[in-house]
Amino acid sequence: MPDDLDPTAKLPAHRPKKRPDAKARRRAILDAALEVFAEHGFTGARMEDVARRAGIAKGTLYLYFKDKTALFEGLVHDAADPILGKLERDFAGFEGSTLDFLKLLFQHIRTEAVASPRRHIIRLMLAEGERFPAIADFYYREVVARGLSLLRAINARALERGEISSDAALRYPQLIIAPVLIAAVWDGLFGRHETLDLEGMFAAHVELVLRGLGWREV
Amino acid sequence: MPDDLDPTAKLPAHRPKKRPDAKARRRAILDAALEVFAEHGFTGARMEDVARRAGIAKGTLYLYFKDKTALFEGLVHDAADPILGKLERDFAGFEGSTLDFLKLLFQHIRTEAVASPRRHIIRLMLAEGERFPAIADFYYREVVARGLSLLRAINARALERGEISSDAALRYPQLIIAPVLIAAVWDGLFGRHETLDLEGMFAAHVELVLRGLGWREV
Amino acid sequence: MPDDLDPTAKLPAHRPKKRPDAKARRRAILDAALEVFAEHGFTGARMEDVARRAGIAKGTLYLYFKDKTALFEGLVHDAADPILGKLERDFAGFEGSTLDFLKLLFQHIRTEAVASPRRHIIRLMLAEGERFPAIADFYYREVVARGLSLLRAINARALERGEISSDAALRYPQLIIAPVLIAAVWDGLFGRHETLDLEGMFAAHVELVLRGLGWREV
Amino acid sequence: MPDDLDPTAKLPAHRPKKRPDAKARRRAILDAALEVFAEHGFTGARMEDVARRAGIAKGTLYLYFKDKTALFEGLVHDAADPILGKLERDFAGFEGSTLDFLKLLFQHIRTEAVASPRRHIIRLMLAEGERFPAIADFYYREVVARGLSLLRAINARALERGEISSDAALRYPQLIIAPVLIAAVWDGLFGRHETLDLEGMFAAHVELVLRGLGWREV
DNA sequence: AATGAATGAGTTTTCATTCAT
DNA sequence: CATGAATGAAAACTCATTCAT
Repeated sequence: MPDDLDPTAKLPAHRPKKRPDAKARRRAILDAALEVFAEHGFTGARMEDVARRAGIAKGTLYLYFKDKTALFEGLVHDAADPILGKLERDFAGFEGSTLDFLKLLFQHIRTEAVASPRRHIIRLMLAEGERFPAIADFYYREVVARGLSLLRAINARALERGEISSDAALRYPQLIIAPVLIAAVWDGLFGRHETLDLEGMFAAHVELVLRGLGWREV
Repeated sequence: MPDDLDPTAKLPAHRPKKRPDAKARRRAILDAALEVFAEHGFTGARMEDVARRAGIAKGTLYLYFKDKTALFEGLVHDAADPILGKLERDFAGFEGSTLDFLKLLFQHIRTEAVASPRRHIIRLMLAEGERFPAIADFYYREVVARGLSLLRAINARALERGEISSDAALRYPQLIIAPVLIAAVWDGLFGRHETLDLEGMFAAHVELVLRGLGWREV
Repeated sequence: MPDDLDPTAKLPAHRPKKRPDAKARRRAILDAALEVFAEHGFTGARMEDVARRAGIAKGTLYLYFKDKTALFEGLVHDAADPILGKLERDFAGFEGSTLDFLKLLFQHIRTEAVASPRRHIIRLMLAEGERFPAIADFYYREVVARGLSLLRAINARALERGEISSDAALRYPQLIIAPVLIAAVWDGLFGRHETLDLEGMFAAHVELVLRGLGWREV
Repeated sequence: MPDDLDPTAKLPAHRPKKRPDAKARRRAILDAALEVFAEHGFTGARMEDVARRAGIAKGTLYLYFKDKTALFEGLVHDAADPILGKLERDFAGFEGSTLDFLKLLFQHIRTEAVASPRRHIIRLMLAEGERFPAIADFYYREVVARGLSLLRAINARALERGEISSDAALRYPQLIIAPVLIAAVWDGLFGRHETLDLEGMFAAHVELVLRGLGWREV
């Protein structure tokens, strides 16, 4: 075939060469942005750094996100979705005890959120959310409200089943989730001084909470 | 602004006049800085705004703090001390039950930290701590480590006295303090959508925790 | 957009299909460019806007004009020709009085230049001419010099015929054309505050000028 | 005097040394801005160039004018005032003939506006005014309306005195001023090709206009 | 020929910090 | 000590132009 002999000739049709594909590029930008925002906070992050880390030119960034704020929003949007969906589905079809489900819940949270780069999203929300009402609203709707609903549902079913006797977690589901915030920020802030065994802490938490709610094997 | 003009102040007949009082001015600067940093974060805060709010000229700021970072450090330093000192002293001389002390503890935290402008210090640590290791270190030493020690001491004494049977809070005192994080950020982030009754939540938390730890009236 | 799809067009049975017609496309670009340059000036005009208004892609622009400057030059070139050609021909064959010709002249200028989108060309020359010597030169050659020649010719013939007695307009034909400048910019600048009746002004001008030149019916 | 012997001592009170004085600095900025805007138009002008030419730092510019637009406005504001004041006062107290006053008028305009750097203000208004309604409004109020009023007053008095018989200039005072626009832009645009004797043109204009208005020595 | 995604130089504007008064 | 005008480095964002498809 003559094509093969001419180095300037177009590559065979299916070459995977150049053409990073908008979807993949968007991902690359968001991954880069997460790193940079996590390292420097919103105001401290430099768009040029995001671009460089995504392997693109500064101007290209603005083809995908209209400005720095939109980039931050995109970050939260894209990260929020997958976290809860699985848990909600799991809970709906779960046959075992509430103890077992809580163990599953915290294991999932630990591996998928708290011990992944996603933990920075949580930190960014805590840190900067107050200055980005639109993002806080979105986060409330997509993550917080759904998360609290799930926790309430867990608690309600446990009460129904007679597994527990207290409705404290129905009234304040925030108490169940609180250690997750600690887990998300501890290492970055104080890991140098004292490590925190997330697995151990969550296990102790589940026990403490269930016993505190009046746990009784059914 | 010059407090020596206050006619109600008790001053020796005629003092040298004018004495802006370095101590008071430092306070004014730190108060202003807390507001501004809380509103805009470290990078977003403008020194000029801090100066204006403190009622002084921009240049004067630099007579009290060598630069922006030093100002931030001063902020955390000054806010950290008073919160824990009282609690430590209270605990040392406390005669009542652990239940009563925990109630006291969370009430103090609520009024002095979580529902005061100081709550922003917590948020600032979350936001900027990773970028200011020196401040994070200081905060760990002066607040976190001391706080966790106190919580461990509480738990140890309760075990000793036979009030509780679990050492979970000795191993993970973070579990006791976790809801404070939620409390510090909730209103600013999600208050628009759902209010959170801090007093109620902390009460439920104390009950939940103690019962979870095997509480038994002694 | 593809004019060969127009069913009313008279075309030989089946032509090769698709033929966006470079000539028409060039026109579309120039029309779009006039709008955009008029609105934002040379530096302020965005090539993308020109492309969008011309209904083509940004890159296509560069197939027709090598760069922004060439586009501006093309604009002035194409707009300059038709204005004067007709007047020169009219004058050559004009049988009536100088009064009548001047009336004709200003009517033509009014409808074809001053009250048409072309008036922006004049404004653009004023605005950018000093920065684009090549365009100013072209404009001088194709419009200004020809225009002044025509005015001098008019004046010379009127003197010859004994219609007027002064050679002022021979020496300073700019005086004849000056109100056109005012007419071209007035509405855009001050139309909000005071309208200017162009027809009336030009009529008054012709009268004033002729009388000033010593007009006498022949 | 001891001061004289210590080189570090403050200089004698009246030293003209350092301290450019806000008023003078504002002037320097506006002078620089006029040059730069004249050379490059509004959009094409670079703030850095203005600063450099004014002999100050880029940031200092923004202490005097909040942004580029404000700088342009300042330019027009400051240049507009002095042009007309003198003429209005001169006219009020003028005893001679209208012919003499018009000669005076155009001489003043020529030396003070058209043959001075201020001519660029006129060009900038013609060129960019349409994009700066606020400035165009100001210019209309402070220059155009006042100028047209003056021209009308001149014409009215001449009619009253029986010096002229036409009210054309009362209805269209723009006709009187039109050559000034040509004069303001000619040299920059076409000076290379053809010089324009402003003094001669204005003299011819005054004659032409007065004769055109029915001039008759009184 | 036509497209439009990508580039990166270039521009405005901000703000921590200094320093002459 | 106090001031605030001046500085200039730094950052967000734009847009003419190119070039792979």
